[in-house]
Amino acid sequence: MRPVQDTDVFHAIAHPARRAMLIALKQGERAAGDLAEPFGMSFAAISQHLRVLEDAGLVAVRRDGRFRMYRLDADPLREVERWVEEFAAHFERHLDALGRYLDAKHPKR
Amino acid sequence: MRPVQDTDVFHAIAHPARRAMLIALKQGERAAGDLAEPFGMSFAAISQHLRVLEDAGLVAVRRDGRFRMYRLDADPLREVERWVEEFAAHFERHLDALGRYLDAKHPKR
DNA sequence: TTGACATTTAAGTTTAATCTTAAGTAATGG
DNA sequence: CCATTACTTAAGATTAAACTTAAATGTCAA
Repeated sequence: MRPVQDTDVFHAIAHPARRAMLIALKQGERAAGDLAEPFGMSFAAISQHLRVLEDAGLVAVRRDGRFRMYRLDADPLREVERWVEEFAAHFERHLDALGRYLDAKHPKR
Repeated sequence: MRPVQDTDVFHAIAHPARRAMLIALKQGERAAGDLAEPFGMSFAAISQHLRVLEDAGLVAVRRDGRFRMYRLDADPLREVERWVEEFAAHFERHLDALGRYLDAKHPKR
């Protein structure tokens, strides 16, 4: 059975193994087997994670002989980027003197 | 029982209700009850979501009389921001002529 | 064509997340 | 002190995620 039927990018990146796979794919296309290597996990499990990433639109596959080559499509991460940036104004401005001044003047209620 | 014992910000933002709560908190402190309102969910469930956010360091509580006031701490989102920005170079440059040129010259491997 | 390889899919188990109801706690107002 | 408000915590049910092993699929190479 398919472990998930999700298309949500936030869910897709919630699992560390899936994040690691995306990072690996920044280097370029990789065969499923290569992506599996660093994980102490069955092949099938990896395949299922790849499916979650595919459903979220974060990777695409093509067949190359007996390999399946996965390629990154980072675009759906823009949704995450956009969402996080909505909070940028609320990040602490650790090394920013103006920020400290404003924080002191207008303290955290 | 605590529904989660997680401290992972990626997991914390994976649930749409939790994301909605964070967005609501951008406006400023809110009592737990106010945060619960827009969801067709039991009070207890909301409380549990708030706990996940708290464990991830995304919110802090203080008691104000019989209310519990939750306040946003966006800082842990910087980890997400940082992570996503690692992929910025891979975003499609839809409206960017240079980008299209480079994509054509140096096609998606 | 047969067998090995590189996977995916199916089936089922285990673990974890999410929810509910009910009981517990802490502060306020009468 | 007692009831009410505003929650949290506990307990347990339900659903979903994440694994595993085994079988199926498609390709290559002899």
